[in-house]
Amino acid sequence: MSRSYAQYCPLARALDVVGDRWAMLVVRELSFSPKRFTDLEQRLDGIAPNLLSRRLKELEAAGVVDRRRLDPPAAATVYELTEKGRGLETAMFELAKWGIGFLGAFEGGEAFNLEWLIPALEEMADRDAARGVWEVYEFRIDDASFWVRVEDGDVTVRAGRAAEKVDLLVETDLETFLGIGFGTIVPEDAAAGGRTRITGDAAKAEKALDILAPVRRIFSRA
Amino acid sequence: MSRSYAQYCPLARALDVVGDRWAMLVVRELSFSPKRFTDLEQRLDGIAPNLLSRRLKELEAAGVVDRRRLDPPAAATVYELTEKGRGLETAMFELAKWGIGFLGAFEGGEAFNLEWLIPALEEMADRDAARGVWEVYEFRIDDASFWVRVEDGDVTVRAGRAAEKVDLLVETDLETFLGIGFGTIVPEDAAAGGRTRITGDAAKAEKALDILAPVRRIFSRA
DNA sequence: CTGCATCCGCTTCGATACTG
DNA sequence: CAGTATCGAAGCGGATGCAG
Repeated sequence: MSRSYAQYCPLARALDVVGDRWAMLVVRELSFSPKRFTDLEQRLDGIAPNLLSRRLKELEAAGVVDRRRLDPPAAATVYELTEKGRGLETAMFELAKWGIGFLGAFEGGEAFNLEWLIPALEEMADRDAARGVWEVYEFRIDDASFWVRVEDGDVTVRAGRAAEKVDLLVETDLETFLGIGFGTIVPEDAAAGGRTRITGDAAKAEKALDILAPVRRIFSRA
Repeated sequence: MSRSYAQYCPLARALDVVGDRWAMLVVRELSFSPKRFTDLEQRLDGIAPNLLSRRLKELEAAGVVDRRRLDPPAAATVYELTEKGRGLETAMFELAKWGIGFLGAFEGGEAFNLEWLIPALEEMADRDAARGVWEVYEFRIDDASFWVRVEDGDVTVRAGRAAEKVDLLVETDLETFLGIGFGTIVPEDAAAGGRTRITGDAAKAEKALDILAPVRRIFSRA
């Protein structure tokens, strides 16, 4: 473990646990789904393997992360969040919302994962456009997926598959999805080009696009 | 600035700004009130002055902290949070709530400030005891103060003086306050010993004690 | 192939001393 | 009071190697 702040303070204690470099980003990754060592190494570009190893041990010792060995056929070790680790999600969410203000335009050259933008999707959704709408959307982009619950002006966005029945399912690849986000691809073209499959009502798809549209602001380069 | 994670992710961006050692604790201190360099140095026991200097510059550059020079009579520089900095409070609050689980019993030997426990006071307050109660309490302990708003089962605790009219004002010193928290001092004795001044109804004081009592759990050494 | 351990150069941190 | 200067220690990043 790294040097403690030695303060009898809840915030300092939290930072003793997840305040070290990379620690909270490890938790972020595991908050989307359990992962293997090499998965983490790949998604946390630039982390040294020994450091990742150390962080996982520290987080395990603190009861935040659990190490689970899979059965022989899939001989692998996966790391996943414990209940305590999942308790950190609210705080990470708030921190991420605050971080939106520092995002700036996406210029490339930085690592990127769709799941990382989920707090931004939720924070920036157009609540007015969502008024009177009660629906659940699911998006599948390459391997990743997220879903959106719209409840009359209230919008929730979460990683993973929707547990409930979805009214609209959008399947596409990352390039197309970002293209729509950037505004360089018109949704109709994406659908026509066969790179996007929409299961559900076209009107619903348009409404979904309206609700999520403000996210484009963070991509804008003008 | 320190090394960036180089990820297009709101959380990583937030950590680029306040993820370095001591950075968030500097913000925590300023969230209670504006402070001078030496005040911060003292309350962040163990921080090196050059590091504090760096952090303040970085936070100022990021627009989180503002440096303000006071007029000649009080020749001093004070640091305070900007609007953006104050926006971090929610996230810090959530992080602190999560950190309560790692607090453990207070054994001494660690730095301590009453204000640090405010998230714990709020989180652990007895909502059932607060049902049907609509009141505002203010506590003044040595130089520090905090206030509690009880609204029929809803309890809010904040640092500083209450803006509204208070129904109960408790003034005491830290030793006595902690003694009551530890359970080593009975409130009646504290009042009788003249070390505590209570302005307001005795019945209200007792109710306040009931509502805030669960905090004792984190002090308990048994 | 996964999950690390080791080594090494570099960056950041921490403690003390010192100055406008 | 509000920092800057200095320097040793610790932590980090990148490359490589290796065992299960």
